[in-house]
Amino acid sequence: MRYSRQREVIMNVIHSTSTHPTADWLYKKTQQYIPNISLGTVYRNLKQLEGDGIIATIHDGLVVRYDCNVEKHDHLKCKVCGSLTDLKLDYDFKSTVKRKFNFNADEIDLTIIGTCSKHI
Amino acid sequence: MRYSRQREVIMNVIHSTSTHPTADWLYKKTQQYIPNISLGTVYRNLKQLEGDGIIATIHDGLVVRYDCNVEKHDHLKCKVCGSLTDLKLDYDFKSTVKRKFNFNADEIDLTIIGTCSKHI
DNA sequence: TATTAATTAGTAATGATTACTATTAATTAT
DNA sequence: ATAATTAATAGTAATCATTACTAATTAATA
Repeated sequence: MRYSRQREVIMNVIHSTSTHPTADWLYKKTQQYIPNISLGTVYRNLKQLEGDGIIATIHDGLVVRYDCNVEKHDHLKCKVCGSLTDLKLDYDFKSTVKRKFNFNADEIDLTIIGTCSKHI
Repeated sequence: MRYSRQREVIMNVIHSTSTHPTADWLYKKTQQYIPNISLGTVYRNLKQLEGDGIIATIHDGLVVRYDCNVEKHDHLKCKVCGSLTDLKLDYDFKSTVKRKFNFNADEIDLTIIGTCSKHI
């Protein structure tokens, strides 16, 4: 992968937030630095960075969000403000599903939906 | 909600499978019974049935799947064949996130991704 | 049976994402 | 440093799932 200013800016923007932004949000934000950047460029770079394990994707309903935290973790999703917060829970279901279903688990996608502290 | 043959057929088709079909799959299947049924009718009815708690939706990547099993449960998703299998795991994260984040949990969306027994 | 309002088929519109293409620019060999 | 090579880009069109719209149909009801 060779250098491009577009990719560098996209990387900087992702690392500047912990809000798990969408491609469109990242597009608008990168436009502040490269006004004529193309939306396709944003998508292409995000896909490439994901493929190289530099960023991670989160499927939030029907939109994809991007996360510079590539360590395995879970999420809290607030119904009121839509915010997605990282958290790390402790569990081990892999042995259970291997035993009960002969299923080889690779990863676990866990999101807790509810109301965050701001709205209580 | 008043009777319609379209909705009855859609309901029958959903109950005829445990594969968590997509709207498009259900559309093609219902066409076998009502050839000129409209895709919009399928979507509208699915949404209505979901709103009434008669069926449930599952966000599988970027497509929505429909499930006639409305009881709370988890899923095993096979990377090889894409199959989605119901399972019921035992956990209680609600008290943990309430304590640590003051987050009021309503539901938990948990999918285990891996390889099902068919491909081992 | 006539009235009414929900439901429909068909089509257009939307929103997120991907594909395409000619041009630009980062690297590499000269 | 300069030319050659090819990845990356901007801009646009296409795709796919889903929703919105509208005139016609049909289930419930008075």
